[in-house]
Amino acid sequence: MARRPLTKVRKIASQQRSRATVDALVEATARILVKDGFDKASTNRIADVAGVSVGSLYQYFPGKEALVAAVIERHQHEIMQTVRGELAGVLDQPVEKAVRKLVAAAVKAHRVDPKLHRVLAEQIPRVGKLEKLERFNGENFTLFRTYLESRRDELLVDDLELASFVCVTSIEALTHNAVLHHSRMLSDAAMEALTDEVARLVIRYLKG
Amino acid sequence: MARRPLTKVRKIASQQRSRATVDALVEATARILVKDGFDKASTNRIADVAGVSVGSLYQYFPGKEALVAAVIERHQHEIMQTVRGELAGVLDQPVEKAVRKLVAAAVKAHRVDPKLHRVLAEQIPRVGKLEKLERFNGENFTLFRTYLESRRDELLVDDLELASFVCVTSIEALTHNAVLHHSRMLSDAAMEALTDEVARLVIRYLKG
Amino acid sequence: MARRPLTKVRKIASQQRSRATVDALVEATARILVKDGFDKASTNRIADVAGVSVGSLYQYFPGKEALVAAVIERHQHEIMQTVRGELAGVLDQPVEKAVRKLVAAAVKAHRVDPKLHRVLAEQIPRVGKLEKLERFNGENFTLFRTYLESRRDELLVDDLELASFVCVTSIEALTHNAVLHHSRMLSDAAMEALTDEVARLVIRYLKG
Amino acid sequence: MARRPLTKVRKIASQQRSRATVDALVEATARILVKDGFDKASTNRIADVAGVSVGSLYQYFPGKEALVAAVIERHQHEIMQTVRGELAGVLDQPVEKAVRKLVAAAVKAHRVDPKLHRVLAEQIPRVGKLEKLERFNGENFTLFRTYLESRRDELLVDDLELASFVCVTSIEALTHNAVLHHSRMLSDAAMEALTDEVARLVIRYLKG
DNA sequence: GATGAATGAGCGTTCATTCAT
DNA sequence: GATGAATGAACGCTCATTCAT
Repeated sequence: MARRPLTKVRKIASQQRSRATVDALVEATARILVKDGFDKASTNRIADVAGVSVGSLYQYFPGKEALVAAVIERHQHEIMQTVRGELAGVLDQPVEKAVRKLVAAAVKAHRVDPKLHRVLAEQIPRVGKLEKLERFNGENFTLFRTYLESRRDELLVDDLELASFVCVTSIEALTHNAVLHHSRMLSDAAMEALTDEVARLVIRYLKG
Repeated sequence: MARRPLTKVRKIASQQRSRATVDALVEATARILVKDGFDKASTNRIADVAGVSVGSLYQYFPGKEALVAAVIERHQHEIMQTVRGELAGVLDQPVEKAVRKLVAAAVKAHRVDPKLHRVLAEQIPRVGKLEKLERFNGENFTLFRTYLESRRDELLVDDLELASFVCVTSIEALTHNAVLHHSRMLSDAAMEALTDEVARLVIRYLKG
Repeated sequence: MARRPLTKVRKIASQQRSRATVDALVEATARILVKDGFDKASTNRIADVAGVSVGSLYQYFPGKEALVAAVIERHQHEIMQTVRGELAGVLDQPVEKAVRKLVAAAVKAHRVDPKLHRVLAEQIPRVGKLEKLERFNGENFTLFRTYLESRRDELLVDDLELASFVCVTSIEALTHNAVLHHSRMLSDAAMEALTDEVARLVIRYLKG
Repeated sequence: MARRPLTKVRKIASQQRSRATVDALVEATARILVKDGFDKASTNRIADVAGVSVGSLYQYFPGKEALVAAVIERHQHEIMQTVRGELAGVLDQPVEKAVRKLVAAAVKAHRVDPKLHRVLAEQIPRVGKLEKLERFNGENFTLFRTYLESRRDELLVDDLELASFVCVTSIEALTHNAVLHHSRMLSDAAMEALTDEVARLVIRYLKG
């Protein structure tokens, strides 16, 4: 009986140690990406910034790509955390409200960690296999498409596939550009105005 | 007196040679960017593909960045060449027609060299301060803004700055995504449909 | 008094455990050497295959070299086990018989674990001072030398040192090459033929 | 007319520079192999010892293997240089003379650069595809086989394939061992004695 | 004793850039 | 001007070894 807890504690201790190392590495990667960009994020530097040896880095990640992937995953997780509630009842709501909520959610998503979001969006495509961000947009697309389907009678548009593409792409681009490139707009009032305007764009398009 | 013309001829000859070398280098850079991406575009390889020595490359360009910048410039020049006429009378035309023309021009612009455009858009931000592409959009923005100003009475929107941002960003994003990511849409009929739809989005937004 | 036997049992138990660990490590080393070669035999991998932690590996062996040395020792032990009887009465027998027996023993020795033998012979010299294999040949040399001494009158050769070198080296090289490189010869009949031929080589050399 | 020689000189100059670099690298590789063995022959170290940058190493050799291959080639070239004449008339000569010449040639071959030969023989097999050394032995085998064929009537052996294997393997092993492991034998007189003894071994085997 | 996370020197290799020719 | 051999810092990654738990 004496050894059980001991064993358990050891295991937890090492798990904590591992976890801390992994977290430090992902955090360091994110920081370097934001501060210096993808090309400066060398494995040695990441390890260095994480206060860990390169060896440890490779104990937990098969390579640089995996670290970036982890950063992306973490970022998306955080976005989800923030946005989830926002999108809950959306499917049951009238177009005006639903669209406004979607736009507001998009804005919120882009404000989670704007600098990181920008780097991920701009510099990561080259990694090739890392289509996590696109998959994310794919989800948005599907959600929106489903919603339009359910309201088809109220809508002015007839090709719902095309309409979804138009709306999702516009919302994404507008929030992305506003938040990431024109950060002077970042005042809450300005954000409100933007949200209104984007919602207006989409609603007029859908309902005339 | 005997040497002047000779010199001149030589000079011209050498100027032509220089020009040819520069062109070959820019062309080689573009080709490699399209075929293999930014990371594989090493200076040695560019010189090789251009049929020129690395030394010569550095005679004409201070570094890799400058070559990419030249490619961007050339690409924009080609786009301008293609689009210029399209936008000529636009300022004098009614909203419906003007917007349609602008959208059509945007589509045309993205069809000039889509693969190159994609690479430039996705992989180049890393080069740091190369905001040539943004400057390009800036011009579009200004043009559009000016147009809205001239038609302000007909419009439903009141913040023209904001409205310009909304319209230009949407048009750019939609054509970019359609042409570069969903190339299955590339049939002329589909392109027509897209143009119509984007124009509809903008016009409804502007005029209700 | 109550604890003595207990302690003893524990000690034995742990000795057994130690023995098992050591064996597992040596076995794992041998397996990896055979399957993947010296370069792939990293200490971490050996420990892994042995189902033991790296830490434990270093508890029992001062380093990688020591493990390989242990494998060599074990291999030689197994060869001895197999060959010992073969060489028992050899000293009392006439040249023809004795030589034939020696050659047969050499063949047998090389057939104990040919793949391991080959790896040890080819890849181990790099380890530096591991002359265990040579020491092994040294024993053969001494044995053979002693035998020739006892038969000196019957022999055609006069420098027995030289003759021993010639015979032992030839026997070793021929059996080694035959077994390890030309494994198509491995049929029992072929092996018999080889043994005959090598014996003939040596006997003619010694007795004309 | 003025530029031709200039051009030529330039080209020669650069060819000489290249040649010198390549030679320095091969030489450095050989030296390190001899002094410290295969494992210590890292590309950086080779370049260092050659007085050349790593970059230059990779300009001329695709990797470490290629350097070792070049060393092997050079070594074999030197052996050929030394041995060629020795084997010229051999096919037309009587067994005694021919065998003696072959053995003498083998000894000579092993004395070209014994330490290097040893390293190449012992540490290189792991590279896998580098069967240059074996191919070399293959040539010896073929030559010997052909010779035996032409003298078949005089010989006591009937399986010429097997006999060739026995002879070539023995000669190679004996000269190799004598020269590389027992270098105390290296006096010319001792070498003479060894040559005689090995020739005797082979001749008695072939002719009784 | 046993564990396995952590270490870091060192590996093979690339590539933007320079400079003697 | 043109050449291309040469450079070397920096990269991604491995692995024998140590040591806190």
